[in-house]
Amino acid sequence: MSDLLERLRGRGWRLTAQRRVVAEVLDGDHVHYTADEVHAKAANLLPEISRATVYNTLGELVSLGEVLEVSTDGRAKRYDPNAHHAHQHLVCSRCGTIRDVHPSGDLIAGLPAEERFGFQVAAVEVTYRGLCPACAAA
Amino acid sequence: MSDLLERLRGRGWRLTAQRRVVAEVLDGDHVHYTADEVHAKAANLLPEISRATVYNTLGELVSLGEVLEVSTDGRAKRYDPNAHHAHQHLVCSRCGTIRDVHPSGDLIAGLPAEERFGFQVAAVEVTYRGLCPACAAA
DNA sequence: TCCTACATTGGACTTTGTCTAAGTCAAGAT
DNA sequence: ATCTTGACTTAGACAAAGTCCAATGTAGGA
Repeated sequence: MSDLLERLRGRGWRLTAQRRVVAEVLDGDHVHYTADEVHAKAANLLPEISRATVYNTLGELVSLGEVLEVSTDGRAKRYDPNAHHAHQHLVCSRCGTIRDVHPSGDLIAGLPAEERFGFQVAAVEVTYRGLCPACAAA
Repeated sequence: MSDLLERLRGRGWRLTAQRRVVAEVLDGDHVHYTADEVHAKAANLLPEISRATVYNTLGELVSLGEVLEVSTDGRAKRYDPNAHHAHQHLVCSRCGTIRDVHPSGDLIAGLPAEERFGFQVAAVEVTYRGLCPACAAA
């Protein structure tokens, strides 16, 4: 993701300190943060950054396809910077840890035409749930 | 679901007008309503019912396993009375409408052993996304 | 350097959901 | 049939997550 900022500038993005910091936070780790967590980490690097800007920037990254929005629990959405290869999520039912996984096969094809009710099916999200090794041992 | 109230009474539930009305709303249709929609429909039948009671009752139904809580969009949770048959969801990306669908094949088997990272995978949730016919036409 | 369209800010506002204290009532006990 | 009691309901305050807006600031081209 180190060339993310270059790609975005190529698409006409104005490169501001705030956007750079948000991109840096997303790039830094493989955990999926909530918007508030992104804001907190960004504020460590750039104290005056506002919540609105973080939300705006995340929204733009999502609509540009650079970042995925994941909502597994009906609470805060989480932002997943690993948008460039398709993957799904494996979530521990006890501790909530999320791992990226790669199922085999064409997942959309699993839905027969007569089960599509006229929808134009464009995407599929799969969440596997179970106990992670640490929680299973405890 | 017509014997739902009987089952619940067997489990020590006090049978109140409010709970009857909430169960009736859920039973009435195959759409998955948000808590607010359930409240609105319940209020048609019992005008004084409060939001807190609707939330309480839905929460109890969920923890008793009679109803499933579905959060597909990070906005309002929806409540799915069809808890007794395995099924997945087809969600309209624009309006949020949810339909129950039944994909073919064993969905858990789609995750290879080497992608399980030691988890005991117990369940899988699949959300297909696309435009519903109404939104596609608009 | 100057301009200006685009970006940022802070705070008010909305939506969704939770909590609490006080009042009400279903259903078993008498 | 009435009483009693603890579970249930209520209204409204509160909280968390997110959106919107008018005023202000600034990146990058001319």
